[in-house]
Amino acid sequence: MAVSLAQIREKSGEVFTEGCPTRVVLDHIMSKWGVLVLLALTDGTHRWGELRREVEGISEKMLASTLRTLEADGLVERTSFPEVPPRVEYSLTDLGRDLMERMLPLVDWVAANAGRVIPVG
Amino acid sequence: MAVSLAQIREKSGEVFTEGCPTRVVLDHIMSKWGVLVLLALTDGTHRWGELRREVEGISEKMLASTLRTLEADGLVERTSFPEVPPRVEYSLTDLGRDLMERMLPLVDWVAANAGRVIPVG
DNA sequence: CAGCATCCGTAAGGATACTG
DNA sequence: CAGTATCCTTACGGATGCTG
Repeated sequence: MAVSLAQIREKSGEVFTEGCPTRVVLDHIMSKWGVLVLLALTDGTHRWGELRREVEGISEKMLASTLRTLEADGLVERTSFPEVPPRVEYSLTDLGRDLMERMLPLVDWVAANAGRVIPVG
Repeated sequence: MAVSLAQIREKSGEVFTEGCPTRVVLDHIMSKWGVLVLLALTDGTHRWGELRREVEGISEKMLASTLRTLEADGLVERTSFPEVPPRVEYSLTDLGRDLMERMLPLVDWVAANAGRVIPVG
């Protein structure tokens, strides 16, 4: 392992401290639905309804809440068009894309190794 | 972005499907306490009491539960020594170290950018 | 279509006390 | 020291109905 915990601490300082920004953001992006929504947006812009269908199992409430959180975090951008019927599109911001560049290898690894970790029944 | 969602789907196929192994493991390792415990173990072996103190805010119940889950996932190894008073040590398995190699860049990024994402109050 | 408001059940998780 | 057992509260999150 190239990076030691001490090195992480140098930069973050407070990953292990309660209520620190790092923990808060970590909780957002690593939440059950946060990852999936971010993943869905990784290949580009999506409409509300698309996300709802794409992220299987998510309720409207959680989709709305997740999107609002990620938007407030500056990771997701919301664009609404003044049309009837209304059209709203969501996409990653630069910050969000930056984040996903780090998250994709992880998700990739999990997807590849999930079978070894949790024996497929 | 080098990797597209389509490419992820090729490999994982079912990240977006409910109850798929990938989602389960993702939920374990990306859970509030899962990440922190894994991070704490990244720099080597730790005893129960060390982890308890290191991961600030975690309750005994959650530490036990988190460790048991990660152990069952084959990511963490538990070694108990037949001494009085008892001594138990936890460390990452090879699989766990492999995982953390992918997770560290992400945590690193979050630690570095949390201030931009969540304005520090 | 894209949401918000409301109600409500479940279960994650905290605090405490106890044990090998 | 390293947990387990128990109780109890909060809040996550689902279902439904309504609105611009």
